Formats: sequence, structure tokens, C-alpha cells
Amino acid sequence: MENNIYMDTAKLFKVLSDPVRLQIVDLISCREMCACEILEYLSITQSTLSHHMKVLKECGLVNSRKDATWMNYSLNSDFVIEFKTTLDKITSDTEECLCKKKIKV
Amino acid sequence: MENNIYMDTAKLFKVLSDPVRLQIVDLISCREMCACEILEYLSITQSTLSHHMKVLKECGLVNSRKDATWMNYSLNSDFVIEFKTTLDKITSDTEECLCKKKIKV
DNA sequence: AAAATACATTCATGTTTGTCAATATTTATA
DNA sequence: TATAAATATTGACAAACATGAATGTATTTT
Repeated sequence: MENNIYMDTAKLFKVLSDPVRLQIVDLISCREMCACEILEYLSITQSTLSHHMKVLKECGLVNSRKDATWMNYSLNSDFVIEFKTTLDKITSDTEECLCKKKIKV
Repeated sequence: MENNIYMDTAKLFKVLSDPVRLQIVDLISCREMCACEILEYLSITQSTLSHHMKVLKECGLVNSRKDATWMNYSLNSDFVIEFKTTLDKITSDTEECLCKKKIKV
């Protein structure tokens, strides 16, 4: 409720908790790709890919750019950096802690 | 199937895709804590916490050490580092890519 | 031995989600 | 305009999961 930093971060982890979406992120991390090219690397239907791209876009991880009939997707690098920073804060004791635990160390 | 690196990583993301488990990781990232102390910070039942700790332990993220009636939990730092390395590989174009995408750049 | 404390397990339930088939929409081409 | 190609949306369903109540187990204390 009050600590929605955990809820927000959990949603991002949920987006990445699918092997197909991880492979998609891996694919477009080097360069922009249209959906039909991404589809060539995967063994899923076109509608399933479209669903995954929607999920990846809606959370902010992926950018999209329309070019005629093609929809080009690329990784939002700034978003990835921010996500990794949050992960560092949650897992490290050198960063500023999100909870009040340091008081009792 | 053949690329179970994505499946393995997805399972870890799934473990972290829960706000309660994220808060638990945040809590024990500074120091070891017993279950009853962790429970004080959360608004869940004891059985639910036990379930979460089992999930965190089984994937390797959390270590446990029994002391009399207390079960002490701590974060497996090496595991966290390895996990972050995998995340870097998937999201970065400077690391060695997991897929064959670089060929076609 | 009995009571209390700390934690784990089992069971049941409502919710979320990944998937595909079918259909719709948009744009380019013939 | 008609057809084809690329992508999105809808609907349905099975599997996975988070949760709490009830119960079980282990250890300490009285």
C-alpha cells in the first residue's frame, strides 16, 4: 500500500519473468527490430508476440516506432538503467536502503 | 527448450516479481534476520511468510541457518551478483549476446 | 510433563497469466 | 478497388500462484 516502490518494481520483474520476453529483450538489445523479424527467432504465434510486445511497451521497457506496415521495437536503455539501480538498492547494503532496517544494525 | 538460459533467468525474475518478497530481500540485505523479526515488518500471516521464504531459498537467493527454534535468513550475495551479470548480458549490446543477433547488425 | 514459542506443511480458493484461434485494422501493392 | 502483408485485438482456457486457516513439528521454558 504505502510502499509502492516494491509493487512497482515487482511489476517490472513480472514483465521479465517470462522466457519469451527475455529472449525478445535480448534480441532487440543490439538494434531495432520489427515484429516480423523478432517472430522469426521465436516459436510462438503472431498474436502471442503482439501480446508480449504490448506488455513490454506498457511497462516502459520497450520503445516502438511505426514505419508503414512495420512496427519497429527497441530497448529503452534509460529505463533499463533505472531498473538496475532500483535492483541495486534492494539487494545491496551499501546503497541507501528502502526500508528502515539500517537503524537496527 | 534448448535455450534454457531464458527459462532459468525467467524463474528468478518470477521469484522477485512479488512485492512482499522484494521487501524481504530488502530487509535481509543488510543483515541476517530470523523469520519472526521479518514478520514484524510485514502485514501477512506466518504461513504466508514461510511460503515466501521457501521460494526465496529454493531458487538460491537466500541462505538459511537454524539456531534453536529460530531460523535465520540472509541474502546470498554471490547469487545476486551472478543474477545481475545475466541481466546485463540480456539487456546490453556490449556484453556477449545470448542470441545470434549480432551477426545481422 | 506441560505449555509456549518459532517455524513448516497441507488444503482450499480466487486471481493472474501465457497461449492460440479467429477476427479486425492498417498500409502497401497490383 | 481488390489483394496481400504486418500487426493488433478479442475470447477462451488451462496452468501457475499468492494467500490464509488449520494443523503439524521442533525446541525451549516452566
